[in-house]
Amino acid sequence: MLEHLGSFKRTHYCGEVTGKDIGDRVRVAGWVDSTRDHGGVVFVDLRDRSGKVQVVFSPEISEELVEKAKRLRDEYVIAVEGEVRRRPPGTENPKLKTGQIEIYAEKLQILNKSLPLPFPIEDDVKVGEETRLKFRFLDLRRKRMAENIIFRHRLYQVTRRVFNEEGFIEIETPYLTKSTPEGARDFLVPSRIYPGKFYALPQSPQLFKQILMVSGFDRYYQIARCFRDEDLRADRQPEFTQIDFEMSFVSERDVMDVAEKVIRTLYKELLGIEVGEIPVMTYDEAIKRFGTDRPDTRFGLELREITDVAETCSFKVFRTVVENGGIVKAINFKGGAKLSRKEIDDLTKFVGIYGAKGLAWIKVTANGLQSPIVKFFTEGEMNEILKRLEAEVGDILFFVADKPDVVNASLSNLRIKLGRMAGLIDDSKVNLLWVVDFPMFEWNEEENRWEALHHPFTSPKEEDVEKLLEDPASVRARAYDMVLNGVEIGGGSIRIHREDIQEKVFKVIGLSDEEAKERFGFLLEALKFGAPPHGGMAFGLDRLCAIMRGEESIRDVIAFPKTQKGQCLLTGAPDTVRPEQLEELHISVKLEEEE
RNA sequence: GGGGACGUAGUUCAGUUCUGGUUAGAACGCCGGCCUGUCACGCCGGAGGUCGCGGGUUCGAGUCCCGUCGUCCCCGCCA
Repeated sequence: MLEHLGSFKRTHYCGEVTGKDIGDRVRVAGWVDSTRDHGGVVFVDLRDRSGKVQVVFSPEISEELVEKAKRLRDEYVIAVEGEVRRRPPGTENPKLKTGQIEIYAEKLQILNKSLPLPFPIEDDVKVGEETRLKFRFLDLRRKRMAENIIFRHRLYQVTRRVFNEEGFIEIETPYLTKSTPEGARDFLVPSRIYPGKFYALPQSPQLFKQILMVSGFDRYYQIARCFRDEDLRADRQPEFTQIDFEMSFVSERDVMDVAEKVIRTLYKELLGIEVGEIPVMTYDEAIKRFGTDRPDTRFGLELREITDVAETCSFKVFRTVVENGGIVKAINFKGGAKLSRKEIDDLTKFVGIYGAKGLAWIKVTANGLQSPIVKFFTEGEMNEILKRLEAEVGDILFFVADKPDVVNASLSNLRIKLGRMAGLIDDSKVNLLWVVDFPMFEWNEEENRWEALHHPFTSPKEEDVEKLLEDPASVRARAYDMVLNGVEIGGGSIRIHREDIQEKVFKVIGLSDEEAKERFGFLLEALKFGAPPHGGMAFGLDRLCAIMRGEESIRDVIAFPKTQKGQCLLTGAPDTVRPEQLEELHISVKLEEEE
């Protein structure tokens, strides 16, 4: 029943047969998108990556051919030769790009069959993700998904062109490399040749690109795969792609200018959107106003601090928090006074996710303030709070008192939730923002030591170098993040190019000379041989692509993504291997005892 | 490691709690038949179920209880 392709040569993609081809003989090939058998005449929508075209099998051409067409089923693979005709008046289909014409089939080759589909190949996804991932090859036939993948391809090409125009050199760096401390958990690859030793897959090309600067390439870029063995999220996969670049003899602004050019060109060429001036905000301001280092600036509802008022008030919960070094911040949800008790309870539960032990509130109504806590404040204190939050009748004020991290995490997320509830977030907006002047270090409670906020190769601000050892908390980094609609899409820094400063930073984060040498010796060595001042950045390509395509999850812009538990449902990875393979790798597997 | 939602036909779902009870339904898809202008074609007929899995309670479990597995969202984690 199946036929060979033989001498068939395609003349057109399905979606590209147009009115200009009327009267011409064309040959198309693809998948049967749907069939409509009218007994006499049979219509087949034929689909390939370019779109669909209607093929007509008419008894006027050949009864035999019509009989053959009746055997077609969805997703059969066929090749068709026929004449392009204008559709009879009244039968045009405005929904199809090719809806003005149709192909009168004269030859039909059935190249392959298809089993009935586990789910329909339709734009509207009404299928569970598990099924989609298992049959990813079918999922990728869906228009939306195919367009995502093709969009991603164009994103690569525009990116490469911009970097090429700017004099960057594309260089590949190793995937099999050395495990380094700090940062995420590594994926390890056992060495066959060196028993007991392991390669690590790179978390990013960071060290190599710095070394390339020492080598004098001056401007490097790469669209690189990165690997981190951490738990997954909608925007996090164990392997993901970075647009990675690095430059010598530059300041922050030089790197940021290149980054802006990439983003501007991508938005303009792929979406026809002109990106305006990109504002710059300090880390401190972002935390103060939004409670996060990646604020969504498409809407207001900014946070206000009232720690000073809370300190003097008679509300014990607030005062105790402040006395123990905590803070109190608040948010004014404009027009929220109509929230029900249950809605407020739900919001209280919501901030609980981020560690908040409660959510105090004050409703501002025409009949005065309505709140369980208002009695603990003097009139003066209350007036100050109302003034600071610009409260008006109809508003509701929410307060969280806790450690700064908890307050900021709770209220920044509450802000997003309220913004969504009230429809304040305009999804058509493209709000880009630079966040700069990050702290160099943050205190790790568990390990009781300082940690690099960015990474340990980030240069401290020149004026802060003196304070490195005595006051790490106050040292600011020459780092910058690019934020798009509340999502961190990229970040980078000016690096340390001097060995003496690098050693100090290692000292602050408690990395001994021996360990630093053992783990990063190759970089430290390179820094001794004329390392130029340099800096760079990396964009998260998957996130950027997802946002530009309006997708909620980066899985939808990755051809073969993994599930939240890190499985590939298509291939079944990860899986066991043959004992001989383990033997060769000098590995014995020790499974934990079942309880 | 933790919290939450979901899991019933190929697919999407109803039924599931309050209130356990005869043969588990619908739509789409699939199979067969009819149909010469459809494009969500139409009409007639048909097949299709380990109710995720395991255990328990009960005369009786899709429904109640315990455990477990899977998918998704989130916290932790992710420089």
